[in-house]
Formats: sequence, C-alpha cells, structure tokens
Amino acid sequence: MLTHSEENHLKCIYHLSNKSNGAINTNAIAKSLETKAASVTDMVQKLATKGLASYLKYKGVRLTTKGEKEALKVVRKHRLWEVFLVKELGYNWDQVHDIAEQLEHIKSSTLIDKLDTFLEYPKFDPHGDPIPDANGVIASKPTTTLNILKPGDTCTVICAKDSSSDLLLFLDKVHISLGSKLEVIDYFEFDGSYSVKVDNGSAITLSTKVAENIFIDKL
Amino acid sequence: MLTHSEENHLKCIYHLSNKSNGAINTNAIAKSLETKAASVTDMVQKLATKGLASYLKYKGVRLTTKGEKEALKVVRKHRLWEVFLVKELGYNWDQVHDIAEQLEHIKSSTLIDKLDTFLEYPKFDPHGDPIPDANGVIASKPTTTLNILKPGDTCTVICAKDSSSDLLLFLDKVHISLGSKLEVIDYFEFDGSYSVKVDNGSAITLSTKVAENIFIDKL
DNA sequence: TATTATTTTTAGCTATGTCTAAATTTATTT
DNA sequence: AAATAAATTTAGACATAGCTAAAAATAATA
Repeated sequence: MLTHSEENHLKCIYHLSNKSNGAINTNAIAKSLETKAASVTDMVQKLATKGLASYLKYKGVRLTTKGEKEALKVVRKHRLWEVFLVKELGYNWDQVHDIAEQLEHIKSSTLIDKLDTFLEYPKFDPHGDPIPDANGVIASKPTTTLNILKPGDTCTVICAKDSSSDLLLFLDKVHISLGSKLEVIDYFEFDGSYSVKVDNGSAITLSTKVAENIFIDKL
Repeated sequence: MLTHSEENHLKCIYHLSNKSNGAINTNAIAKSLETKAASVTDMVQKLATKGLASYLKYKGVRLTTKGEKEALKVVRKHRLWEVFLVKELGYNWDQVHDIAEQLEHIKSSTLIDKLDTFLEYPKFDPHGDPIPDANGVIASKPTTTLNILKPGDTCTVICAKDSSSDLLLFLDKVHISLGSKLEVIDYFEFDGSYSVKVDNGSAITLSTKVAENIFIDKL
C-alpha cells in the first residue's frame, strides 16, 4: 500500500517524464511538488527500494513498469474525480485541482471503477487530459476541434481549448458542457458559423471562433 | 486546520457522548478507535489545548461547543458521502463505511455543500442516521415506519429498519431505494397489505411485514 | 480500611516525512 | 585543466502520531 507522499512522487515523475525524456532530476521534482531536493532524494530512494523506480545517484530517476502502473492509477483517480466535480457538482475546471489532489488518494478496490461507471466512462477530464482506463491504457490529448465537422456529423464535447471565462460563460449559456452530444445541422459559408443541435435539443448558432475553441470527440 | 487523527478523535468522542452521559473514558475511545489508551491521552490533551475538548486527568473528556461543532462537520461529511456512495454509485449500505471514513477528511470549504445540493439535501444516511445541516443542526433517528400511513398519504424512504439482504433484495426489485417518494393508494384490512405508488410510477403491493420495516419521512 | 485490580498517565522509544546545513558530485566557465 | 558554480546527497534535526512498559491514580473487593 502506497502512502500519499509516495503516490504524489510517482505521479510527479510520471508527468515530468512525459514532458522531457531521459531520467528526471531531483530538483525538477522538488520544484513541482513544492518541497526540497533533500526530501525528494529520500522518497526516490524509497521508491527504488520498493521497485517502483530506478534510481542512480546524481543521475536522476525513471519509473519502472510497476511504478508507471501505480502512477497511472493515481492519474486515473485524479481525472475521474475532476470530471465528477465539474460535471456533477458544478465546479469550474479551474477550481477542481486541489480537491482532486486529495480525492486521488482515497483507498478502495472498487470505488474508482464505480465512479467511472457512474460518469459513463469519460475519456477526457475537464482540462482535456486523457483518462487512463482501468488497465492503465491512456489516449493522447485531443486535437480535433468542432470546426472540422460537416453538416450531419455528431460528436461529444471534450473541453474548451482555452479556458477563458468568456468562452465558458457563453458555453454555459447555450447549455454546452463536458460530454454534451452535438450534431452539426448546417454550416454557413458567409460567416463560417455553424448551426448545431445540443443533446438532441433545439439548434443554436456557433461562430467560427467558438467552433475553433471546442475540442471534440468525433462519433 | 485539524488533522485526520484529531477529526477521528472528535467524532469518536461525539458518538460516545450520545450513548452515555458524563465525561468519556480514555479506554472507551481507545477501544472504539482501535488504538491504545496512551495514544488517546496524548490526542485528548492536544484537543484540550486547542480548545476543542475539556479534559481532567483521570476523569475523562467532553467536547466543548467548538469541538462539537467540528465533530458535527465530520459527521455531516461522513453521512453525505455515504448517501453518495449508496444512491449514486450503487454500493450497499453495509459496504460504504470504510470509504466514507476516508472521504470525510477531504478539506474544502465548498465541496460538502455542493455535494449536499447534488444529493438534494438528504436528511438521513443509508443507515437511517440523521445528517447535520450546514449549521450543525441534526435531527433525531427516524421512528416512523410505512405502516402508520393511510391511503392518500405520501412520504420519502429513509432506510430499512433491519438491513437483511432479503429485504434489500426485495426493495431493489420493486425499485424502492433511499429517497424514493411513496404514495399510499390503498390499504387492505384482509391481510394488512398496502398498495403503493413508487416515484409516481405504477402501483405495487407491500405486505405488512415490509411496511413495518421501512423507515419513512412523512410529507 | 487495607489490599488488589483496573484505569490512566507519563516517560521513553520508533517510524514517517519533512527540513537545514554541510559535504560531495557533476557541470560550466575561464 | 583548474577553478567556480550548480545540483545532489548525506547527516543530523524536528514534528506528528503511534507504541510499550512503568508509574500513578482511581475503583473495587476482601
């Protein structure tokens, strides 16, 4: 059983490994976790002892397969809880990180899969980051935006490209949220706007600018 | 800010104070928390220093007003999370305690009230224990069962009196769950059975025995 | 009431996880 | 290549929260 601190270090190393390749520096971890290099050294040695990381003095850390598996579990929990907080409890995506940071450490062999089912197996969190499945398989970040769709196409909304509150307010007003199902009814060459049905309801109009800023999952 | 252990001790003292009156023994707390008397002494002294409990050596502890307020916050969190786990995630009421025991320690000034709203302000948890409101006001355990209702009366389901799996299975089959709205349509003198509408759906028949074992909140 | 039993506290130890400061290694620059 | 700078590790400290064993206080019993 891993401690909160061990899980945090694993997750941190996992994230840093995705940004740069090669082993991860003690200092980078310390900065990211807002702790001190000396403390990181201790934890990293502990993770190595447990077979979760490979560590060479002065050279940096990497996760082992086992360590990455554990890191992905934490990432999965964090992102699923974020979906819950935004989709179900009505938080904004910029408010949920600290709470998810705590919820990701809840220990239970069944909880997270039940939550996943409850949320209907979301593939992305409210920031657009992919959610690992129960086996630790993880997709890449979304690249498709609404404006590549043609009339007749359908999709689900993943997240906004930029999280300016102006855009969020607009989306909220037209009842587009995380996971909304959209159907493109029409496209108008004149101004590049779209007519779109939201969750099989009434059709609304979206400007090019809006369409360019909504990440989607094409169906 | 309280630690997990401090919160656990406060909650424990709160619960024991409701069972017996007078100050609470160190030993009773230790037994309840599955720890040792010496450890409890330490924590209790700490709580006293923080103004959360009044403590006299060898005489036992009581919560101060401040301490009881904090205890009630933890109880509120625990029970609301239990409702979430049962009502939303599909756990049985005998499976949720350990998970709620962890969730109750999540720190956030907004989370629990949003959860309360999401769950539509339940008054009782799945074990029938009352949930303190945001101000710490708490009702007493339910005493009313379905069999006191007359045709035309309506109520919401609080919980089952005994949690035998037979009864739970039956209730599940007829789609009666925590928070279901029931309307008594008819009562049959012959066998004491009831005709009841569940959530404004179709009418079903409940035997006297079932009716005697469902705690309700009369509307 | 004196004695024994029980409860509670104190004292001292341990483990975890953090820190600072000093020592060491690695990297950079002249 | 030597000197300096930066990064990393080690050593030693501290706080929290738990424990055991011994001491002290209280309760129960002969």
